[in-house]
Amino acid sequence: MTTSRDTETRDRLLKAAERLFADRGFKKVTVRDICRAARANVAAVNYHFGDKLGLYREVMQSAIDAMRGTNDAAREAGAGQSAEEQLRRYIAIFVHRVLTPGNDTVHKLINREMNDPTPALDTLVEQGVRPRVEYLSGLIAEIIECAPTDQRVLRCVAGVQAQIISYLPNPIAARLGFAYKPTPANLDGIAEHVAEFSIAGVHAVGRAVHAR
Amino acid sequence: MTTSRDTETRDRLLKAAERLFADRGFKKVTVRDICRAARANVAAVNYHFGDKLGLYREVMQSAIDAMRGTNDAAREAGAGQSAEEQLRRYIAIFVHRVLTPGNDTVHKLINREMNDPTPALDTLVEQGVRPRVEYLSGLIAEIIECAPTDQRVLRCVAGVQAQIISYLPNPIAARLGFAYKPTPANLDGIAEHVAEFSIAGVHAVGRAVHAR
DNA sequence: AGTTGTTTTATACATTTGTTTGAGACAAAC
DNA sequence: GTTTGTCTCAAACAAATGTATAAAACAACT
Repeated sequence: MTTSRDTETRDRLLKAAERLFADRGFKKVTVRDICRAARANVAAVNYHFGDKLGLYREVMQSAIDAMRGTNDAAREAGAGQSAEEQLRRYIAIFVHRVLTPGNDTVHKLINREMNDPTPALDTLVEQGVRPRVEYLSGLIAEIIECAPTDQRVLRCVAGVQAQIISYLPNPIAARLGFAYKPTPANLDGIAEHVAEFSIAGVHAVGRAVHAR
Repeated sequence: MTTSRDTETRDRLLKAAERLFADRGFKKVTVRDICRAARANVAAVNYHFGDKLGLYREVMQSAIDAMRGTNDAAREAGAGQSAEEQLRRYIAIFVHRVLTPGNDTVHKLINREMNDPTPALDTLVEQGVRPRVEYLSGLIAEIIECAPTDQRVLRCVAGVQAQIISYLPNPIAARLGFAYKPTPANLDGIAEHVAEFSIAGVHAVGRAVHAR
């Protein structure tokens, strides 16, 4: 059982594939691209992972695990706090993990699946996205004092998520001066902004329909 | 100069291409896909548009024009109103145009460019996105009484846009019960929610930094 | 040293895809 | 009816791409 050289190229393939899949999406990345980046032979992907999709599935699985890690970290950070404070901390952790370069691949992959679903979508949703949405739904339902199934709750959750994701660097934002250096201070600033904006929004939506 | 049959297949190509490019993105759509959908020969694209990119550029140009139409409509709808009311109406028009099936191709294309830029990106940003962002920036700057160049303004603009876009149907949202029938009533509901949420958010952000 | 199981490599194959070409179809002008 | 300019079509080409294969390299164990 060789564990030095085998896992080396296998790992290099995974690393390279994660980067490339996140940056360009499943379809637009070539097996040859991955192998070149991983300094491996063209046949390496098929040998180690069966086929291109097999490799993608493994990449996605590790992304899901990372996502769970973020979920847990945020939950812990907010333990014992008020719902509003929990939401605030969730956003902070979230922003840092999503927007720190190098850690961003996870959410880039989610973004890719949102626009171009692959057979790996189901696992991602069930194991990664749903738990997150359900936690956030609980928080927001508590804040506006309604059932977690209330239509407004999901809309608020989506609103929070969408705001954060919109800070992922993209060529349109870059051209509009929406760029920033991902320093801890700047990320804190973003997190604070999103939290402020969102919490006020949530309260407003809660009030609005009560008043109806 | 024949204008009956020529423009017929040319138009069919444009129509089919718009749909397909919006749904799958430039790279993932095949010239053969487009031609099949338009009931045209494989060579038709190259004959009428030079190459695949030429066709895409024309599709993008008509998308930009549609975008300008939306901008103008929203501007008119808000003429003479308060900044807050202008924002409210902008969101309403925006939501209706973006989320009415069939009219959604424009923003799907923008979304595509955001994730997978093509050489048509510059035109899109300068002629379509920038005017919109600048109008919204003006509104929000007025609401929170600061310079339109203030960092918070752009963040709010992005927040509003991101929320709306997040209602575009996508497979992840679908699996999470975030689906809705795009009836006028439902779209009104969404617009109201986003407006309520965002305006409260904008005010909060305006207050927060004043208090620093 | 020899055997065995695993990994790497070069090469090949079948599809797919954007594009080209040359012949034909068509309609209007003469 | 012939010519002319424009469009359509079937076929072909070259490049790219996912995958397969068979030989070689390698490491561990006897």
